[in-house]
Amino acid sequence: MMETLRALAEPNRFQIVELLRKGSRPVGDLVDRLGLRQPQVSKHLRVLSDAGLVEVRVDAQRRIYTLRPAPLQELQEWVERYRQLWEGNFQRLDALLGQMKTQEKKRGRRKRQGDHR
Amino acid sequence: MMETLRALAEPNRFQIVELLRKGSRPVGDLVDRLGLRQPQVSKHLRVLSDAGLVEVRVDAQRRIYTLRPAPLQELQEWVERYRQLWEGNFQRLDALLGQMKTQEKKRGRRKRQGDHR
DNA sequence: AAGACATATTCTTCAATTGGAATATACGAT
DNA sequence: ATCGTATATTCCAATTGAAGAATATGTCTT
Repeated sequence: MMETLRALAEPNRFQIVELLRKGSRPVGDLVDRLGLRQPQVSKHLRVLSDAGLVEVRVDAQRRIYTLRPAPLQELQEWVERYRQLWEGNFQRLDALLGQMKTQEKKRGRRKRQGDHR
Repeated sequence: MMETLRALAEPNRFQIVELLRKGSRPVGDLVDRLGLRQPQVSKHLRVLSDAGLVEVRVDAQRRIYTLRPAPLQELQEWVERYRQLWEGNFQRLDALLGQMKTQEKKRGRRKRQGDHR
């Protein structure tokens, strides 16, 4: 999940993913459409590949890149858990009350964290 | 969208968002739960705030941070467009065919991109 | 008014990331 | 075998991002 987000958080990689949404493409095609140089595209594809977002199929000298569903589905499921936020009924008070209660322990915890470095 | 992704792509910020999902929290509470130092938490909150992911409510010396639905909803809608990927029927050939056709123009484009820097 | 408390900001490293240039690798065509 | 094409990799420079430490700001309590 974190790796998926980090991969997508770069504009050019995001664009690559967007392009691949419509279908697989060889590197050269992406180079043309992105206006980037070939090595950088390859590097971005490497990152996407490491994150499991794309997979390669070899076709002679061409490498055809394809989106892999899994990470995006995972992202989908993650953000789905936030649905309650915009689906109206959402109370935000519980945490505040909990916070009041934990006030006393704070000093102690903070100390422990001090030796932490 | 890009800003949302960049904000979420940092583990601590991601954690902050996760914590806020259950309800609003003051900074000190986040500090305790994350095991980070207060300034870093404030800085992360700043980034999240700039990305529109959280909003602040002032309560005396406390600042209560709350998740804002909008960016997450946007993310939800974005990833939703990729649903076709894991919903089976997905053809990946069209792009390849398109690619064949554009082959001829490639040299020209590549040249133009050369002066690009 | 003074001190404690909660939070934000600034400044300084330090590590990670990105683009650029050059080069390497591998395949296809001649 | 040689050359052209497609892609990956390496090395370097510049940038960016995050943590740490110190400090500033504002509010509450007494």
